Amino acid sequence: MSHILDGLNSAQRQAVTATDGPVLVLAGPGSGKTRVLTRRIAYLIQEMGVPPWRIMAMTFTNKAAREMLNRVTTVLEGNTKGLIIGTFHKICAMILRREASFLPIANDYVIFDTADQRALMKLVLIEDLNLSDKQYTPQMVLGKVSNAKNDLIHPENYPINSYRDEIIQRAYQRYQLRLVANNAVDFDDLLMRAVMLFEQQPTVLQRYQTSYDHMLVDEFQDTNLAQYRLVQQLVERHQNIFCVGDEDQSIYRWRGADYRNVRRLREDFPDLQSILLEQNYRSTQTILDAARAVIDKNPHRTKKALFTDRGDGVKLMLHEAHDEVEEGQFVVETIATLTATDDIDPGECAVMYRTNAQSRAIEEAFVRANLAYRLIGATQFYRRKEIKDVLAYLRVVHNPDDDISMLRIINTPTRGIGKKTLETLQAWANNTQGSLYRVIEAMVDTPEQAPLSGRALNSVRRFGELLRGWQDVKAELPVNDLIQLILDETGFQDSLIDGTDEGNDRWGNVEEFVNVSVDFADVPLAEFLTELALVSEVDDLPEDVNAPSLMTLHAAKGLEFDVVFLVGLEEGILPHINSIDDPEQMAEERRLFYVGMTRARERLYLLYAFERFRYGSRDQFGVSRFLADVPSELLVGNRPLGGARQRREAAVTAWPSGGGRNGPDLPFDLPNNGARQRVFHSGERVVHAKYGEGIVIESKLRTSDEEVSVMFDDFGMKHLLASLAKLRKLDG
DNA sequence: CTTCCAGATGTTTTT
DNA sequence: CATCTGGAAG
Repeated sequence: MSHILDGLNSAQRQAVTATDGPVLVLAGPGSGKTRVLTRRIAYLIQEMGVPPWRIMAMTFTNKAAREMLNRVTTVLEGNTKGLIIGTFHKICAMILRREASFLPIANDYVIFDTADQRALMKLVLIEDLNLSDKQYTPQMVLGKVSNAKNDLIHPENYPINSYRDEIIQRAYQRYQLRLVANNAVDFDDLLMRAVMLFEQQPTVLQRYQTSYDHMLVDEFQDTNLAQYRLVQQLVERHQNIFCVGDEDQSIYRWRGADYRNVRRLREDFPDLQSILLEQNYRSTQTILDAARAVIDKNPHRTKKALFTDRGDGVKLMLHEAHDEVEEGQFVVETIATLTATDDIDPGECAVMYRTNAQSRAIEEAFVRANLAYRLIGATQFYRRKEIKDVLAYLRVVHNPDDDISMLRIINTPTRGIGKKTLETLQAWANNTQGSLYRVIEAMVDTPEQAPLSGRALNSVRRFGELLRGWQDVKAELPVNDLIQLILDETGFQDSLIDGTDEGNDRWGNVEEFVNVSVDFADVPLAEFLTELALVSEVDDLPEDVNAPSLMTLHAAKGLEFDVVFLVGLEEGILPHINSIDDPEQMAEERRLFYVGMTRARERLYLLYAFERFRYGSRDQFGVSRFLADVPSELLVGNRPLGGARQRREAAVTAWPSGGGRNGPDLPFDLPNNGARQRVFHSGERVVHAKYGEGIVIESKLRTSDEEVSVMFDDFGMKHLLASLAKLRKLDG
C-alpha cells in the first residue's frame, strides 16, 4: 500500500489504522508517538477520505503543533488545506474570538499573562477587599484561582472549608469581574470559558461537533479537567477521539494536569481501544534499563516493558563536581572532547536542569570556553520590561479598557503623570464605573470638568491625544509601523538610552522587537497580540545554529539528543525542595528525572555538585535520592578528590551503604552533610559582645561554618557567623 | 514628580 | 545574588 504505513511496527500500524471510535495510545518514550499521530492524520485524509478541514488536533506547545503540521504536509505532499493543528490555548482563543457575542467579553479581548494577572489580583486584594497583599499574596490567591479554573469550578461554587477559602472565593469573584471590565481573559479562562460556552450554548457546540469529525490529542497525560471536558464535548457526537500519551511523562500536575484523565477516558468511552507502544527507537538498552529502574519505583502505574534493538551502548556516566562552576566546566569540556574525538555533533548535545536559575553557571562555562550554545526559555524575550512596555502600548491601542496595561504605560516613559495624578484618575474611574482610558478621554474632550489642575491636566491631555492619534491609524497601519510611530511619539529611545550598557541593551531589544514585528505586517493587531501572548519557551529553538542546547527538564519533553547531561542531581534541587514532603509531588519529580534520562540516545551523563552557590551563599545539598535507584552496574563513576573535598572527609560520614536498606547503590560512597552538629538552635537566648542579648531565630550549617540569625533585644535581626561572632549561649 | 538608595524578599516547573 | 519596594532626598 502507500507510504503511510512504511517503516511502522505492528503496534504502530494497529494505531494508525484503528477503526473509528475512541482510541488511546499509551506510548513509552521514544516509541514514535509523534510519528503515529502524524501518520494517523495522513491515513484519515488519504485512506479514509476525511477532508482535512474536518480534523482537529490539539497539542500543548506551538512547536509540537508546527512540527506535526509540517510532517503531515510532507507525508501528504501538501494536501492539508484547512487541517487544524494547534495548542489547546490557541484553539480556545480562536473559538472565543469567533463566538464573542455569547460571552461577556468583546472579540478584541486581550490575554493577560502572569505579570498582568498578578497586577490585577493585587488591585482586587487591596482595593476591592481592603486586604494587605502580605497576608494574602496575589501569587498564592492566583494559584488557588487557577486550580479552581482548571477544575472548572466557578466562583460561586468555590468550596469553603475555612475563613481563608472565603477570602479566596471573594477574590476569585472580584478578579473575574475585573477581567471582564478590562475586556481580558487569563490563560485559564481561555479553556474554562470555552467549556462554559459549549455548556451554555448547545447550538454553538453542535456547530463545532458537526464541523469536525476527528479529534486528536497529543500528550494526553498532561490534560487538565478543563481540557478533558473540552475534548469530551467536541467528540460527544461522533466519538472519534484519538489520544496519545504516557503517564510516566506526566510532569504538569502543578498546573492542573491530571493523569487520572486516562482512567476517566476509559470510563467515559467504554469501547475505547487501547494500544501499547513499548518498543523504543531512541535510546540504548543501558539508558532504557536505567530509566526503567528509576520509574519503576513509582507506585500505581501500569508497567511498560520497554525494549530496544539498538544494543547496550555505553554506560551512564556519573560525575561529582565540586561546585556549580566545575559542573559547568565538566559539561563543556566533555562536549568539547566528544565533538573532537567521537564524531558527535555539538547540536546533538543538551544540558538539562530542574530550575532556570541553574542555567547561568552552565552558560558561563560556555562563555569562558568561547563556545556557542542555545538557551531555551529563561529570561524570555517577551517578558522583558521594555518589551512588555511596548506591548502594553499596543494593547491599550487595541483594547483601551485594559487598565493593567494602561497603568504600565501611563507614565512610561515619564511624562509627568505621578502617583497623585494617577490616584485622582483612578478615583474618578471608580466613580464613573469606567476604565482609565475613558477618564483620560473625557479630559481631552471636556477639560473644564476635569478634577485636575493645570500642569497635571496638561500631561494627561497630551497623553490622551497621543492615544487617540494611534487609535485613529491602527486599522490602516501595519503593526510594525504602528510600533515605530508609538516609539517615535513617546520618545521611547531617549528614555532607554541613558549611557549605560544596560540601557543600550534594552533599546537593542526594542529594535529586535520591531524587526520581529515586520513579519507580522499583514496580520491584524488582534492576532498579533494573541500570538505573542501564547508563544512558549520551547518555541524559539534556533534550528540553524549547531550548538548544544540548555533547557529545563520541562522544556526538554518531546526532544531527543545523542548526548544528554542532567545536572544538579541533588536533594532539594531534583527532587525540588518544595516537593519533598508530598509523595504525589515526589512521584512527579521522579518522572521529571525519568523524562530527562529518556531524552538521550547514546550517552547520558549524571552530575551533582558537592556544594553550590545559591542566594548569595554556598550550600551543600547532598546527592539526589534518585541516583540511588540507578543500578550501579549501569554506571561509571568519576569522582574527583578536590582539596575542599578532602578537608570535609573527616567531618562527614558516608551514606549508609551495604547493609543500609535505603542507602544508594553506587560504585562508591557518597558524602552526606547531616553529620556535623549545630552549636546554636532556634529559641535559645544568646549574648553578643556588641549587640547584647537576643534570641536565636534560625541556625543553618554552611560550607565550613554555621550561620546564626539572632533577634537582638536592642538591635533587631542580625545574621552572624558562629566562628567569627563573639556569640555565647546564655544559661536557662 | 523624579530619582536614588537601603532594606526586604524570593524561585520550581509554563500555556 | 538580583530584583523589587517603599521611603526620603532632590
